Amino acid sequence: MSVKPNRVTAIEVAKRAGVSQPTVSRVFTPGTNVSADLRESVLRAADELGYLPNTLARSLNTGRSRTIGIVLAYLNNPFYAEALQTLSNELNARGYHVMVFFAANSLEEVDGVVEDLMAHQVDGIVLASVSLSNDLTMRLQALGIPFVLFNRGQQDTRLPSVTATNFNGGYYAGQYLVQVGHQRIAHLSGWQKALNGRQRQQGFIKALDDAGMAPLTCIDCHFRREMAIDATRELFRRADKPDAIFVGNDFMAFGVIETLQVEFGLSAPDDVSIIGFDDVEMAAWEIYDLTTIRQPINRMVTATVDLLFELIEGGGDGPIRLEIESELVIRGSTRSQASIAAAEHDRKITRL
Amino acid sequence: MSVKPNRVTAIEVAKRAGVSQPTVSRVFTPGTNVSADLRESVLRAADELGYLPNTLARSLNTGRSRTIGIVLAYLNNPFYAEALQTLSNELNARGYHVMVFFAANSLEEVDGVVEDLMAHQVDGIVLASVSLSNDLTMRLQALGIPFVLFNRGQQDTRLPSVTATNFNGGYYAGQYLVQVGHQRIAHLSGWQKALNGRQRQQGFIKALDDAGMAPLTCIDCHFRREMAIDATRELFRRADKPDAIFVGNDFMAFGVIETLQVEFGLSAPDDVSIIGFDDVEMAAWEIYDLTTIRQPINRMVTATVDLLFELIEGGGDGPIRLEIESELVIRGSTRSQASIAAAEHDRKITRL
DNA sequence: CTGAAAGCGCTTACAG
DNA sequence: CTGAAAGCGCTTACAG
Repeated sequence: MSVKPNRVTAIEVAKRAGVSQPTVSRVFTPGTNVSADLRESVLRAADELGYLPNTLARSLNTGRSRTIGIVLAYLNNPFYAEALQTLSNELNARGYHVMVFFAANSLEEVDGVVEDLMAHQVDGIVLASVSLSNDLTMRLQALGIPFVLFNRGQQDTRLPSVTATNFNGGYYAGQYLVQVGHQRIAHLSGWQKALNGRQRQQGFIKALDDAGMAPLTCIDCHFRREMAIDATRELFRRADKPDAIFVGNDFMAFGVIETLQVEFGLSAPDDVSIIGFDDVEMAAWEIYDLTTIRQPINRMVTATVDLLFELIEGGGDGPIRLEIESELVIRGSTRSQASIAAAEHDRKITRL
Repeated sequence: MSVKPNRVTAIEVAKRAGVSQPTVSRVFTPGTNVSADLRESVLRAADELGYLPNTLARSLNTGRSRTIGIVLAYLNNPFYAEALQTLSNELNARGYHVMVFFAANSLEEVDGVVEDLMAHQVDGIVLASVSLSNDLTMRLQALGIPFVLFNRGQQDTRLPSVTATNFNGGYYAGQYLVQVGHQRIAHLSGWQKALNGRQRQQGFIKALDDAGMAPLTCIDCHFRREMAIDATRELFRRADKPDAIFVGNDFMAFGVIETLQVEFGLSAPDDVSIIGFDDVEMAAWEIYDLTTIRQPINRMVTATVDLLFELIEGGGDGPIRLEIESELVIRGSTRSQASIAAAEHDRKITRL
C-alpha cells in the first residue's frame, strides 16, 4: 500500500529542455559553466516541472551529505534549547542540514546515536550530550568524521571542544561575592564528574582563597534542579546559613530562588545573594533578575561551527580546544557594591 | 584540501567474508533470507571492518529516506522544546531520523525550508511553525510528501493536523473561574489570527456567556511574553482591575505572574487568579504553581506520528484532523472552591 | 539460498 | 560549452 513519492528527476527536465541530463546537473551545480541560453531553458523546464535536485543522490556522488548531527541530552535546561536553535540557524546559514538526536542516559545510548549518524553519512557531529566512549571516538576518527564537544568537559584533552572559560567564570563569581562583602558563601555546584562543573567550582574556590576565605560549603547538585532545591532546603535549615550562594548554572539557580521565596520567605539580595552561570534568557526575567556568569552562546556556536568545518575541510592547524571568555553579568539578585558602600557609610555614621 | 571520509563499503565486507555484495546487503536488510553460516561470516567481517550500511545509498534505492523534517518557529516557549524532544524520541523509536529547521518569520522562510526538506527527500514533515503557502502545500501534495500541522491553527480544514481541543480548553478555563466566584475576568489572548488563539478565546467567552457573564476585556497578546507583560501593566493601572485572568498560554502567564509580583506587589490567588494554557513543566514550579489547561504533549505527539505514518503508508482513511482532549489542571494560582465556600460561610456568619 | 545484472538520481572526468 | 559514459553504494527482481 506504500506510495512512493513521484518526484521529478533531472532526466525529465533534460527532455523538456532538450538538453542532456548532465547539463541539467551542471545548471544546479555551483561553479560550473553552462551557456546562458541552455541554462535558461533548463531553469524554465525545472520550474515548470517543480524539479529539485535529489540531495541524497548528490551526496552519494560527492561523499558529502552537507548534514551535521547534533546530539543533545535534553532541552529542559533552556541553555541547550538556545544552543540548539542557534547552532541550527548557523549551520543552515552555511548551507548545512541538521539532524538531531537526544541521548540522555548512558554512553551506550550516545554510541548508538552516533552510529546512526555515521550510517547517515553526516559530515560532522556536535556533541552537547555526555561524552563518547573511547571506542566510538576512535571509530569516528578512523572514518574521518569530525566532531566537536560543545560545552562539555572531557577528560581527553586532545578531543576538539568549545567551552566558555569555566574556571574563570567560577572565579569571577567568587570574586564578586567577596567584593560586595559576603562572608558565608556556599556553592551548589554542577556535576563534579563533569569538567565544566568541576572547573567552575575550582575557580570559585580559588577566588575565595585569594581573599583569604573558604566556601561555607560545596554541595554537588549534578546540574539538576531537584538536587539544587533539596540542597537549598538543607542549607537554610542549618544554624550557619549562607549569606550568598554561587549556583552551578542558571537552571538550578531558578530553583534556588524559588525555594527561598516560597518555602523560606527569603529573597535575593536582601536575605542572600544568588549568582548563577549561563545567562540564559530567563535570567533577565524580573522575577529572577539573576546575576550570572554569561556563556556567550553566539560566540560559542560560531566557534563550534568554524572548528567543525576546519576539521571537515582538513588542513586545519589551529587549536582544537577553544575557550570563549565568560563574563560577569550583574543584575539584582546580588547585593551591589553601592549598597555595600552605603551600608559601610551608615555604619560609620552610627559609630560616630 | 577536502578529505573525503574513507568509509567501508559492502564490497569490502563481501570480499573479506567470501560472499557476493548482494549477500552482504541482504544480511543488513530485515526480512530477507540468508543462511546462518553466511550471515555469520558477513556479520563478523562487517564487525571487523566497522561496516555500516550507507543510509543514503539505501534511500536512493528504496525511495524512502526514513527521515522526517520538523519545522519549528522557536524554542523560547518551553512547550515547543518539550514537543521537539518528545517528537524526536518518538520518531527515533520508530526507526526514523529527524531533521530540524527553525523558520520563524514569514511564509517565504517556511516555504524555503520546506523546499530544502523536499530536496532532502524526507518522507514526511511536521509543521509546528506558521502554516505553509498554498503553493507549497500543493507541491507537497503533488509530490506525495505528507505533512501534519502540530498545534497549529489552519484555515483550510482539509489539511492534516493535530491540536488539543482549544475551544474546550478555553471553556474549561472560563467555567472554572466563574465557578470559584470571579466577577471581573480578563483574557490576555493568544494570537487572534491563529486558530488556536482564537478558539481558546471563543471557548472562554462561551463559558462566561453560559453563566450570564462577559469578559472584562480581551487583549490580543500574540502569544508573546512582552505583550502579555505590557497588557498586565495596563490592566492593573485601570480603575476596574480584573479579579482573574485567563492567559492564552503558560509562557505568557509566567510574565503576567512576574509582573504582578514584581511591579504591583500582587500575588495569585490572593489578589487575582491566573490560569494558563499548555501545562509545560515550569507551570508546576512552586514559584508559579500555575493552574492551567493541559495540552497532553505525549498523546499529541503519538497522534501526530501515527497520522503522519498513516499518510506515508497511504491507504489511511481515518480522519486527518485530530483533536486531543485538553484538561483543567488545578494548582495554586487560582482561588479554590474550598476557599470560596469558606468565604461564603464567613459571610453568612457575619450576617447572622 | 545465492550471485550476476540492472538501476536508484545524481556528479564528474573524458572527449569533442 | 556539451554529451556519452562510468560510478557513488546500495536494493531488488531475475535466474539458478
